[in-house]
Amino acid sequence: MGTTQLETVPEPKYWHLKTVLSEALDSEFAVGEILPNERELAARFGVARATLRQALEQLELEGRLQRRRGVGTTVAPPRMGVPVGSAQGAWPGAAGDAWQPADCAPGTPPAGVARMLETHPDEQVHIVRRTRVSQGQPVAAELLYVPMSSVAELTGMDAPSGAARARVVLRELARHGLEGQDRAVELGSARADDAKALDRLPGAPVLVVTTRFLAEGRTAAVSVATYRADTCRLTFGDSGGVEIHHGPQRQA
Amino acid sequence: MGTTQLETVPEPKYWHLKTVLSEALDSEFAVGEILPNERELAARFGVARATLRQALEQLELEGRLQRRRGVGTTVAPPRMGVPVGSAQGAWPGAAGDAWQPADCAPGTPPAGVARMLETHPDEQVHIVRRTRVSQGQPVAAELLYVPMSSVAELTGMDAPSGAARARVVLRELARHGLEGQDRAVELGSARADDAKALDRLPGAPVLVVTTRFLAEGRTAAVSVATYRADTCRLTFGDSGGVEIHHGPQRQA
DNA sequence: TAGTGGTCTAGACCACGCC
DNA sequence: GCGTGGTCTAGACCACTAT
Repeated sequence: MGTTQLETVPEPKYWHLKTVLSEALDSEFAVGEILPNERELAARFGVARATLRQALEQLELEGRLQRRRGVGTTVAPPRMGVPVGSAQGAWPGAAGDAWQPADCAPGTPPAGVARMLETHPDEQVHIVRRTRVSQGQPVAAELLYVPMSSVAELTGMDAPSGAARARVVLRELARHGLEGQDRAVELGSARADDAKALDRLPGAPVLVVTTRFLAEGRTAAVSVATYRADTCRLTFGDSGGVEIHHGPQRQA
Repeated sequence: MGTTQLETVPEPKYWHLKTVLSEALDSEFAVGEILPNERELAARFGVARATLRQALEQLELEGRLQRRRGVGTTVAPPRMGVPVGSAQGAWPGAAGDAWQPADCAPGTPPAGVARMLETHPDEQVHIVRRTRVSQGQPVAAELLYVPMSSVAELTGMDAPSGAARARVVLRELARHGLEGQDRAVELGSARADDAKALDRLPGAPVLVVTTRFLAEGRTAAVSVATYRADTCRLTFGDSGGVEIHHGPQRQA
């Protein structure tokens, strides 16, 4: 009868490791502090490096750690709140928005975007690239798809290049009355170009915010913004800009 | 010279694999179809199983695949749009909301939630557990934290248990006037209990939606809802419930 | 150049769902 | 039981950063 209930559910090693590391981060490390390297940590816990990495990956996914090749693993600060829904009823590029136009060129949007814009799949649209910086760090990269018909006043002649052209497109777009906008948030992984803009490796987890701008009864533009999922908490303030700022709500 | 620019940026194998698989999914497989098992796929592509798995993991993260232990890997349907912001100004549990109360018990909230509620860190609150089902599939699990002071009319006497108790708490909560709500969305990983409710393994990626309900000038309740990140696209309709429904907006 | 995290291999065993 | 995906190992080499 000596058998008291033992380990009916053997917890995976990496899961237990994650818990132990998480508690150590809370009690023994300061934000920005650098952890021992992976080989030493693995040896210290008596596991293979791959197993340790599985735990570190999850902690990075949860925004607790930041890993940089050639540098090391550091303790991440709490995620920053990034306002996404605050500028209700404002066009992209309106005064005081958080985005910085980077470029603009014609191109064909992905199939899903073309469907929302109700353009032909291979019809060219303006593609405006913008980036968003918060607290000195790039947090998001955006592609804004504007059908030629939404900025019909733009002829091919008065077209500068780069950021200047982007600003012109945004200015023309804002001449319409904005009737509303729909948003969707989903998980994705960074494409190569996004990853570069966000200072991450390709495939890094991102929150993809798709916004549809409605004007004159149709979709006047579509924005696809990819936010760094490790450092950002997207905030949607429906109650007049009251601030939420706090630590993590969830523990392992 | 003969040296045309070759491979200045050697792409990782798993990244290339992901691209190849992604294209194959688009052209050669139907939704729900089952893929060859991992050992065979790895052999077919001439890589180690771990490398193949790295590609599959990313595709699952992007909602393209669904893997189930003991069963196999299947092609996932497009993510379903899950309305999150539609019921503006409605209390949880209001008529027609998508949630099903499961349980209710007193307990102490995590530190971050206590801070939002402005309760003492070890002060007990009502914790209502609810789940959300969409298209026959569980998509979210929620913990709703309601301070005792928000439902002061509830004495310890008239307290049933389980779902009935949950409904009573929600009903009492709704007696206040709702003044507004703040929301935040961030990436997390499923705790063991959430994973069970969502029919996933612990650590699965989830979208954590934190909602703060404001009434009488203070935070009357806080909801922490974890949505399956692989199957859900959270939609925030600001323009009167116009539907977005479409395929993926992003390609690899 | 030294040290870091990122990629990759070729195995092994385990937990789970189904038959 | 059998086949599946999930976990784990002990190595190797590569890409990047800082010195």
